[in-house]
Amino acid sequence: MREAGRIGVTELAGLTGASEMTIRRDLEVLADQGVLERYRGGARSLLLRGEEPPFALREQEGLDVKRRIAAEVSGLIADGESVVVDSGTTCLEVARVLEQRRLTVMPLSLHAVNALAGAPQVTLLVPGGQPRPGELALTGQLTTASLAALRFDTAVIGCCGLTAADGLTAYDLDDAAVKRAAIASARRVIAVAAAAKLSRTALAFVTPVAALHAVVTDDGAADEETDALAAAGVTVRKV
Amino acid sequence: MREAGRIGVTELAGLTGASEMTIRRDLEVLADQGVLERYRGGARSLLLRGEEPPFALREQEGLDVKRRIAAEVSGLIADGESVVVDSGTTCLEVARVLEQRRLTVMPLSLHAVNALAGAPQVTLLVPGGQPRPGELALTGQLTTASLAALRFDTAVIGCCGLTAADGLTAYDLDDAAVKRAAIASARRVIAVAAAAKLSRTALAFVTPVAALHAVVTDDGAADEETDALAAAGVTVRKV
DNA sequence: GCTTTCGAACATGTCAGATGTTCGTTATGG
DNA sequence: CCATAACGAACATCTGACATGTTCGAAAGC
Repeated sequence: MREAGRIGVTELAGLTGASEMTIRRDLEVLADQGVLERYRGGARSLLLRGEEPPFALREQEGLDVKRRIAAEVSGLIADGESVVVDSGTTCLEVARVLEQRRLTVMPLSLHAVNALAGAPQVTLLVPGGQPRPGELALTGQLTTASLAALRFDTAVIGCCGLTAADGLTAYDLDDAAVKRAAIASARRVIAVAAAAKLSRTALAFVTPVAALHAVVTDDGAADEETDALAAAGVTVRKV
Repeated sequence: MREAGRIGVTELAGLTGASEMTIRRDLEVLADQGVLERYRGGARSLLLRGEEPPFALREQEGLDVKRRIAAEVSGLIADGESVVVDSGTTCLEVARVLEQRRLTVMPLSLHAVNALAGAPQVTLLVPGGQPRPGELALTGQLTTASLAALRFDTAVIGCCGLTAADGLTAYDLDDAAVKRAAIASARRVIAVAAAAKLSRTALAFVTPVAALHAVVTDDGAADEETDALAAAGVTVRKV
């Protein structure tokens, strides 16, 4: 459906090998999530350009790349550090890796909070805030106030776009404010960004590239993008 | 084991009808939770007097009573109100009932946060803080600061002990501080307490009974206890 | 050294969730 | 207005995860 924009139930059943009833049931779930719209005989995508697909979909996508990035980030962090971990699916993988470490961690989404809630070695700090539906990213005055009250060794920040020219950008204005607060409260800032993010710019400006200390991306990143980042004084790691 | 303090594996197998292997496995889980200590041939309880059993056990106990109390509390709250809901198993049931309501809710434990995270009609406010292991009650400066920044219509407060003479008391000092902050931020305070709590006094003093507006308990509560509360000016409901 | 307990490994049972099938109902195009 | 295809409720079936039982070699305690 992502390729064609719309697709029929019978067609989907043929492609997947599942029965039409199962296709209908799955489409109903996705329609409830707001991903697509049903019409008689098929469904059409509701994802506009510039809009994020829902969390449940993004979480599965490129999981191996995210895990590699997360492992690299973990290697940049020393035992005993205090770390603030941003919202988003890549940062969720970072949180999952940090579960095994002896650290003080403040995650900025409830997904990551739950991932770390049982970790015996982690001192978990929960920020206040209003969780955005689906994403469960914590936002608002309570979140920025929680961040302003603390100082971290390292901030791990996700993004929707990252270029040398436009800096680090996000889709959501509230998220952007939280990211800024997290960056302001940390001595060192590590940005994580799958290769696709490096050629994009999203709506909300967060910070210029100069404020970042390191960027971890994957080996699919174009050299021209990473060279431009390096020229701005950022350490770039491709994994 | 609660009666005898210690018990043998063979004895437990005979009492329950389960195999010894199952008994061993279950005892291992409880030992990991810190409830008991294994020795060759049996196990002895590690629950000291005055100490709380772990969350997973308390959650199952008297579930029907807690649900009745929770339903009654929900009836005392009007649509559109802002409510702060305390930690603890009884308050978790309150949160589960409020999931269906149109309200602004700040839960004081991560269990309740998760219960409300998917509720479409609820405006969810997460307080900052450090979750206590198991309980996942949020505590500390961040929690009291989050509460101090807001004013609620109603606070639903749980307790470990509640008597007219000693007031509302809790086992944990940090919890007590959070409860006080919640009470200070609410116009109206509803205490929930299963009958057994009404004859008890725990370590940490929270507030005198006079600061409460209503107490919801169950029909197992002794009249002398509830009469004493009513004499202090509190509305008492037995369900 | 003997008996009892332990726990790893495998076999079995059980339950919830996903999937498939059937069939009466409903929407849409001609 | 009807014929046809799509729909979705109800039921049957499948499947995988988890709890339980069994066996047997190893370890602990007397």
